[in-house]
This record gives sequence, C-alpha cells and structure tokens, in this order.
Amino acid sequence: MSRVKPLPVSGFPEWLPAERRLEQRILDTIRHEYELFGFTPIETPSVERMEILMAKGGLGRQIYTLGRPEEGGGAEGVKLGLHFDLTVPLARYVAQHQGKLNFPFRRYQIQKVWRGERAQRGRFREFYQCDVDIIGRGKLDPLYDAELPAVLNATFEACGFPDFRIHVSNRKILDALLRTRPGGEDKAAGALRAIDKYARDGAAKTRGYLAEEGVDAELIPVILEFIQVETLDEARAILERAGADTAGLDELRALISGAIDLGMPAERIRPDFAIARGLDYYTGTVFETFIAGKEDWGSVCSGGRYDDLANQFTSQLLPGVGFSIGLSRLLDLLIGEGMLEVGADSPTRVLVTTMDREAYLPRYLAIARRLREAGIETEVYLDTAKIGRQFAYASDRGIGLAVVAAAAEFDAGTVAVKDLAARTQETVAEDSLIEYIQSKLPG
RNA sequence: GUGGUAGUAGCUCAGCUGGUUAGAGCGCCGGAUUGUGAUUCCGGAGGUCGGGGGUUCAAGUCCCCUUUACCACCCCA
Repeated sequence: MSRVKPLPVSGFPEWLPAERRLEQRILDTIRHEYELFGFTPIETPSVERMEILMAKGGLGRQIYTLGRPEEGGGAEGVKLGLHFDLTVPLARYVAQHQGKLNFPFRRYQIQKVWRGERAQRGRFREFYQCDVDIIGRGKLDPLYDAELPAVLNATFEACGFPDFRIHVSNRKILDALLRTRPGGEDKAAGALRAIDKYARDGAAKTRGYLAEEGVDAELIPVILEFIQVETLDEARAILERAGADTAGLDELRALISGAIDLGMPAERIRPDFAIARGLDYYTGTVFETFIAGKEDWGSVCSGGRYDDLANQFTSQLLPGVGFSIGLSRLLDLLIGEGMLEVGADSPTRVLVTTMDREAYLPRYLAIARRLREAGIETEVYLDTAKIGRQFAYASDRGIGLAVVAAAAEFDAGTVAVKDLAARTQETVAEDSLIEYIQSKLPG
C-alpha cells in the first residue's frame, strides 16, 4: 500500500496537545482581559472581497486568494481572498454597520489571519491576531490612546508573559521634522523605511538609506540624532532647534503620563523615536512591544492611532486607536525559549483505574459519573491492562490523581486515591471520595 | 517573491575519498514483576536514507529538479 506522507504545509503551524492547551488558556485570558476593559467581541468572515482587501493599498502579493474551478478558479477572475489582518475587515465592518453600532465602538477580535510570506521561526503564514480597537465617529479623545498600553500591560501580566517594554512614538513628530524642508512631507514613507533599519544596521548605514530615499542632506544628521534620543526633553530641544512643530511631542507626553495614570508601570513604557514598523497607515501615536532581553525577536505587539479608519468605505470620519498581539509568533518564541510553562497534555484531573474490570466496571463508571457531576475532569481507563500500565497512562498525560479500587476496597466501602506525582496513596470512604479529591486538587 | 544552508528510525544524530542484509543513544511495545507508573535485566517493533530523475558494474554518499525546514532579504505579528 502506498501511503500519503503526512507532511505539513509550510508556514501553517500546528501544536501538540499540551501546547494547544496552553494556547487555548492564553486565548481565554486575553479575551477576559479585553472584556475587563469593556471591549466587545466581533468576528468577521475569514474571506473578504479582493477589492476590500486591496482598498488600503499594498500587500497584494501577500494575499491568499480563493477561487472555485467552476468560476474560473485560479489566476484571473479571483474576487475573494483570506484576510491578512483584522484592521481592514474592521474598517469594512464599521463602515457597513455604522448605523447600528454605538460609538466610541470598543471591539476586540481574536482570529486567524493569513499572509503569503516566506515562513521562518516565529513567522507564519497562518497565525492568530488578537486585536483591540476603539473607533470614534467624527472625533476620538487622545486619552483613548493612553488606554491601550494599560490594556496591553494588564493582558501580558495576566497571561504570565515575561517582562516587556512598550516603545512609543508619534508619527506627527517625524512628519514635522521632514516638513521643515520643501517637499519633505513626500519623503515620509521612504524615511520610515530607512529608520526602520536603524536598530539592525546602525547609524552609518541608516545615514546612507536616508540619502537613498532622497531626504534633504542637511536634515539627515538631525534625524539621526533625533532617533537616538531617549527622553522627551532631548527630543524637544532637537525639534525646536530645527524649527519643527512640537504638537506630536505633546501628544506623546500626554500618552505616556496617561498610560501611567491608568496603571502602566513607568519603567515599561518609554519614548523611542526610531520605531517605524507598521507606521505606514498610522497618523499619530505608534508603539511596539518588545520582550525584555529578547529585543532581537522584534515587536510582538504593535499599534497606534489612525485619523480615519474607513475612508475607503465611507465618507464618515472614523478615527481610531488599536493594537494587535501577534499571538502565534509570541507563543512559538516563548515556548521555544522555555519562557512559558507548557503543562499537561490532557485536561483530565482524575483517572478512574479499572483493576478488576470484569467484576466492577459499573462501579468504576459510577465513580466517574459522580466526579464529573461534581465538575471534576475525569476519565476511566477502558482498556484491559495491569494497574502499573494504567498509572503510566495517567502520568504521561499529566493526570494528577488515580482512583484505585477492587474487592479489597469495595468490600470495605472504601476506595484508594493515588497521588501520581507524590507517589502516595490514601484509602478513603467511598462516600467522602468527592470531598477528598476536591481537597487534593490545586485551585 | 529572491538568495544561502540543510533533510538518514517517533526524537537527537553517526555513516571516512560511492562498495555485501543502513547503525547508536533516547523513546515506544512485550516480558522478568497478572494490586501499583522509578531503576535494572532480557526480548521486540520501527527506515522505499524527504520525493523524482540522472551518472555508475555499484548511490545514503556524486549531478539536476522538486519539496520541506532553518537563516538572510523584502515585509511584517
């Protein structure tokens, strides 16, 4: 018989049970924390029309398209694609349902997204994004920006993630700097691309990149100095000397102090004028998040403010702020580094062993039923195997307790409960089994 | 999408310049031990050497294509 090789598809990750259980716990925790801040859940279809996906520009080659052979299938006539983020679907959703939504609209959305990029460690073609956004109609107070670092902080803490740093900036600042030269505002995209490489390539190369992008020669040293600055006061000095507007800097100051007032520890948030990634459609606040000591992983969560979320879909002005956690990337890296405890394979907490299945199967099943009715995750060992095998089964799955009973116990109205990790065993009255097990279980 | 490196048992790998039935450790299964998962001992299963084509008397080993992984670029979570 010729078998089909069980090969995975590149960039489409899958976990073994223990890791998937961890991922599920994290997803639940994120959901809970988002709701704690009053965000409401939505889900949009994985598939959108291509014209929607393309409306915000770029990314065309990264979209997985969808077609059916009957409809001309492959290359031409493709009208549908998988969403590559949750912001474009959000824009469509808000534009479409604006009459029925309450503004400011605080929503969260946790779904898989797809990007046709070359896969690498921590970089997938299918991955979870966990988005929160607040969308205003007509206006949205800058204080909303400050809420986001606080949400992020609470979420990362609740998930048990390692210490992290949020690097914040404001896109208006660089724009102001560029605008001090004629035609400078047109250089924004190129300048951002160059600045993006600063962390990796250093000042000398960045100088070259800026020149290649056509940034004014006299401005280049100012930008280089600026992106290396670490405090708001130094930044202000540079801007004033260059004659640039400082409105963006004022917003940044307000963001940082607001976030701290909302519970964000001050040491975890700091200005960083070299952050640029994902900046293209942001118009004000921007931030990226780095795991402390693992800055080389790049940003694991980024976000910011956009003046008009859905201008491609509606004439209504819909300003918003939001961020997205790239959960698949983050989990893959954290698990790979042993920075998150993975835990057991199975949710089962108690295994009811079947030492004498012939004689007592109904009693074993009845015990399991009582445990489940008490809300305790329980399995019965249903194969025929000697008792040692059954204990190994429990240990392998991380099941903490085993109920053991045959004639000796049942005749005395008792059952034995074995603690697999401690290798200890106690005999208790069958009537008090539930109470005993509840006292043994953590949490 | 572009380029570099790699692919031998479930896992980590050995296999020298091509040479009879491809190995080790760990893991897995069975037994010693039919009321107790450690250890020890004994036995066992598991490979079309990623796939396809080519060179050769002979290919895990050399060449080409392909696929997958890792790394860099592009870009980004």
